[in-house]
Amino acid sequence: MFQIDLKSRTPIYSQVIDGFKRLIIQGDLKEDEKIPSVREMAKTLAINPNTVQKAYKELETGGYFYTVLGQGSFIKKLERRDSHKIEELYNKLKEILEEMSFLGEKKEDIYNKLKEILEEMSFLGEKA
Amino acid sequence: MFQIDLKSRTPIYSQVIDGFKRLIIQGDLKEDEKIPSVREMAKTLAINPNTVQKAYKELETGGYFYTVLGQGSFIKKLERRDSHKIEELYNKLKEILEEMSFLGEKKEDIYNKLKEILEEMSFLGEKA
Amino acid sequence: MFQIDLKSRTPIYSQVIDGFKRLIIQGDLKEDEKIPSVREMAKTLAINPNTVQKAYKELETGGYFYTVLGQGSFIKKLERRDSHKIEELYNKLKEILEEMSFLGEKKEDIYNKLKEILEEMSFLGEKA
Amino acid sequence: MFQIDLKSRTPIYSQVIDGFKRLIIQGDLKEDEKIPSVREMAKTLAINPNTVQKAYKELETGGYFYTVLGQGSFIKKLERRDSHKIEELYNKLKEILEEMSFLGEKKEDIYNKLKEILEEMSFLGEKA
DNA sequence: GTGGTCTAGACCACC
DNA sequence: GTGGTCTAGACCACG
Repeated sequence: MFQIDLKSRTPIYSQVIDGFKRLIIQGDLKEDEKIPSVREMAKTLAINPNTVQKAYKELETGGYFYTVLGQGSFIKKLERRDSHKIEELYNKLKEILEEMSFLGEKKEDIYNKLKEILEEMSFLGEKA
Repeated sequence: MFQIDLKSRTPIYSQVIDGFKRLIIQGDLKEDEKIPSVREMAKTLAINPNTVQKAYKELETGGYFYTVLGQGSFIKKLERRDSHKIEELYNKLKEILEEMSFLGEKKEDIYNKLKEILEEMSFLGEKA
Repeated sequence: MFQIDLKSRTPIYSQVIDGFKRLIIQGDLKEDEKIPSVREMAKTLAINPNTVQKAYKELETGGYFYTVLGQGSFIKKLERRDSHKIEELYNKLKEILEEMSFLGEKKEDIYNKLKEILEEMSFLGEKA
Repeated sequence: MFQIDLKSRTPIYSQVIDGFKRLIIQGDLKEDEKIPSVREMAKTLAINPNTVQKAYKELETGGYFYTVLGQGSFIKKLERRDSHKIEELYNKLKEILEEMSFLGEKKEDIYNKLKEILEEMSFLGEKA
């Protein structure tokens, strides 16, 4: 599914969270699809079950998973146009842009790069 | 010079480092200018001298300061650009944009909002 | 009879119990009426017979069912009211109201909203 | 500060969370006040530091604490009129009311009891 | 089998 | 000293 970089400074559980978010966003994991069990995932990634558990819990409170006790976890239908979450993302975006400017990256360069990224991205539900 | 936000999750020593980088990028601190001593700076910012010391050391190894024994630290001529970190930030940016698009935010909306954010931001080192 | 919500965090066996209690309180199931067998019920609700079994057992010890060996289970005459649990709920209610008031919600607003909620709710066992 | 009931069915970490929420709501803990350290709290309550840690983390993501690395956790200023949180509380309220009705509690009884609770409560920022 | 909670003990970064 | 992360191993409730 994805790889864990034990040497990275970003915590393992964060990597797990990001990995799943990616898979969901990319469409590799779809609504109501079953997630590997905590134990199984831990074995696959060669990390401790508690670490996986922590990641799963956070994904659940974040609205990406739902859990049926004794059955497992599943992909939750992502509410489109969740304005609360989108606002959060805009804030994160702003922070990053500020950090960039701060490191000396020029406005013009950022602007062009952003344009490029946006154009490369496939947007959902667009196209006549 | 700059403010420390105790409540922020970014470490104080990082804030000190960033503060100096910003001042240097903005041109407020110029080549060979003298930096306040560790003790003085700690007093000014109301933080622990150890913390300032750590920041100064990192700024020196990062190529922003140079130190003359018995005299103090000074601003070094800035040459490099932290291209590695900037690349990381672009990656984060891309992930966020993807998540937004996934949540149903339209390309056009994102584009406009980004433009807005960029225009509001004060950019350093840009000539009028 | 009633529906099971697999996605809900309340255990399935609890949902079964609640479902029966509701039917009894509403008067849909009357004294000495026969309950579907464990196997039949499991099939109807599309859940595991073990789960139904657990629910039936708890309903029996709770005084809602009685069982005749070789014949099946039946509705017992309802007499008691679960006053302990209701008291607990009132306490939870109070805590929530306190948290609301703490967050600045006005007494009047709470009052009106509560009235609204209560009026919208369909109450059981109330004569027109 | 508060007691932990090891025999209770509600998880210890939840009890810790609820305990702190209570203290904050009651005004016993005020803005920017320091919370006992994870280790200290664990000792006081005679539970494992990890359990306390889990509770603190959740209180932080819930907006009740803020944390300064290497310094400790502190009470966060609660945003009054946090409409998102208030809406959540109304939903919880509704659920409880439904459960009550469900257990056979009469609309009228609930109504009167609620009125009583609201009148007993001291409301902030009201009067004159 | 599943997830959820708890303990004990360890190591890290930060102040 | 502080919080944050991770591991190992245990027990429970649920299906």
